[in-house]
Amino acid sequence: MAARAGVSRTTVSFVLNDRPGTNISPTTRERVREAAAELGYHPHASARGLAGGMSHILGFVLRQSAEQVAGDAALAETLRGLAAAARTAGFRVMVEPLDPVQGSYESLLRAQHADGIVVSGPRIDDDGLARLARDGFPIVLQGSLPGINVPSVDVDNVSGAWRAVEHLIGLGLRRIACITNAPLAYTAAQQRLDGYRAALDAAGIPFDEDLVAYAAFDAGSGHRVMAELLARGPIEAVFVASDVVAFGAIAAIREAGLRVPDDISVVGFDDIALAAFFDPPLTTVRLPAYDLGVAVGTALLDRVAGRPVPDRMLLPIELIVRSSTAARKAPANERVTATMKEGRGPGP
Amino acid sequence: MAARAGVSRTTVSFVLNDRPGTNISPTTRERVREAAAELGYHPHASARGLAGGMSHILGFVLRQSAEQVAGDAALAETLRGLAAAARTAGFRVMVEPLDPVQGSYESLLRAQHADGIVVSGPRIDDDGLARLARDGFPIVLQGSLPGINVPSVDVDNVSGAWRAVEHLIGLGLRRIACITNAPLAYTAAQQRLDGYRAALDAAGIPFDEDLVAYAAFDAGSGHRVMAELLARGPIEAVFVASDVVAFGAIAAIREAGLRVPDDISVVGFDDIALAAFFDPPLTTVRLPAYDLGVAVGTALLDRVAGRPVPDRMLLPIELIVRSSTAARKAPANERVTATMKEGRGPGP
DNA sequence: ACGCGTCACTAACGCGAGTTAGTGTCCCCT
DNA sequence: AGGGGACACTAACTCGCGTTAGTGACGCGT
Repeated sequence: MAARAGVSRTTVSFVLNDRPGTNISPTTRERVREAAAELGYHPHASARGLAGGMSHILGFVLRQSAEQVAGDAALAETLRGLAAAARTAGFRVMVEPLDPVQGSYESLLRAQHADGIVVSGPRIDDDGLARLARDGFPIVLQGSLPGINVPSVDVDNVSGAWRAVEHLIGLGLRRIACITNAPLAYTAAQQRLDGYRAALDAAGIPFDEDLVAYAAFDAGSGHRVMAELLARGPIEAVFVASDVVAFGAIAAIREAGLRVPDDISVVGFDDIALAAFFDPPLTTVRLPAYDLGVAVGTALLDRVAGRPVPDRMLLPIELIVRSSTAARKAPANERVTATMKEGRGPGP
Repeated sequence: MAARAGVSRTTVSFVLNDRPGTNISPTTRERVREAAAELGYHPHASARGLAGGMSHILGFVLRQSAEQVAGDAALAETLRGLAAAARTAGFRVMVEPLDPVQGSYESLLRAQHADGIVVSGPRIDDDGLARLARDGFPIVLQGSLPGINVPSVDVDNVSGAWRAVEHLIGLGLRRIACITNAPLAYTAAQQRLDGYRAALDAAGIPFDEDLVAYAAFDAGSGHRVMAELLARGPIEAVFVASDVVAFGAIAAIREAGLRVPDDISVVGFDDIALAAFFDPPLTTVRLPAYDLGVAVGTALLDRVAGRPVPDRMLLPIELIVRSSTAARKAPANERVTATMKEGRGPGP
């Protein structure tokens, strides 16, 4: 203990923690700082936690399946953002993947291992979560989960999808299909479908159930489902609620002897790193993964500190126009009036 | 405290920690267990850490740049593996991304926040690491870093690359180019290049400097560099030390009016989720990311517990043969004798 | 019947900080 | 000069658990 630097314990604690309301002479303050640096003093984390009643740790609970974690490129970015936000407040991040469904993460909070947790990809059938929320633990959801009284932060899936489809409509396209990124039990999938539908409504285009198909996270499902859509009838464009799924869909389009975007325009969702290098470069909706992490982290820190936190926060989403979408090939007797030109995507 | 369950503190500690050498009657043992469950007793993590001198936390330090983290799909998987290994020993994982180079992670260990750390993507110019290692803290490297006395776990990049190139040679191909996944300052890039060279040597094919090009993590660099290679002269195959880079390379090949694998065979590295859905499905080397996490976690736990740990552990790597490689189109007067047929990749 | 030993458990200390209450010193005001 | 108060600091308690030393009860052997 750095007490041997001339002063004693309490003073050290006051100085190093910048305790407000206490007056310590600048001389002593300096002396303590110097001694701490010289001795390489690092307050023992567990001792701090025990005495202060705070672990200074934020938990990051991954509620999605192993396959989803593997396929979700955004997760690492979100984690980075969360850690960055945590660090500004002197917190660190502990990760808790729920490999088998069994592993309860309740102890994370109940043992006060973490002062609060971010739950990523929350599921409705999570009674542990409900219990923790009821007991007043600081929790923030990353994603959406209706019917639970916990603040949540999410990207604006609805308006993201809306803008994507609006873009297609602006290009003069009318028969626009939709491929979801996952079963509708996943709220993000439902929301993106809602956005698709809202955009159609706004443009006065009737919703056609036959133009909707349901994929499941991976490119394989996108491939299969796109083939089905093509078999049902001709379409001019497709909004695919996931770049990875879109990758499979594009393959199916190509195999059907059609070309993107000449015959069918495609808009994706997520803007994964490879999207700019697809053939053709994919027009997509950028999901601000890092910012999402920062936002959810900031919200949780506020919650932990007892500051008010909005019930729901939606992060804006950006449409990145590349080359997988193009104006409708107008028959000679009609002219495309839409001259909409949005965004600017970094090309390869 | 569950002492009000009939017995007293020490007994509870003994029972819940399964302390060996102590004899507690099954009756009492049962009673304690029951009371703990009923009261929802969770030992306070910080208190345990303070009293026991162990935080039961493993640190996962990300030493790579933000761009690398974003582009590295394997990271999340490795983290999952690490967390799984940690859990079996009652440990949790704390993540420490080094966003700006500044942030020192030394305090993670020095403040005994973590009992040991895994350093992913270690850099040579890391004097903090050297200091920690010198001071005897439990550290395991995930990756390779010559010239430092710390145990390390890595995938077998050399033999992975070797097998990939061997596969190409077995198909009768001779003019085989190589595109690295990164500058050679990255040990993995150097190792994969070494494997490429070793395979050529073993087959008696002379190494040609002109057939090697250096990419930098992303598909864009792969595209650019492949175009350069094609401009230098005709090639029959290319080993690209990263699937993402290979994605760009394939685009360049296509733009040059050539076809994969008819004109040029391509082998990648990593087996990212999308590899099976490339056009054509990519033959590649699978990097066992999850297993890597488990291995590195197990090694660190051994190190923390004082058990002996091998200086270096290499995880075997598997070649996944899909459709981006094909036997050489033999002129009529010669026959391909190689009938090698390895692996079986899950196709779309 | 006494002593020794195991069994089953408890009392009390210590981990390393934060924190409250308290102590001494110096200065300023009247 | 004496008293009040800010100033600068310290002694001692606390957090919740692990752990060592110690206590009483009971059984067995001679």
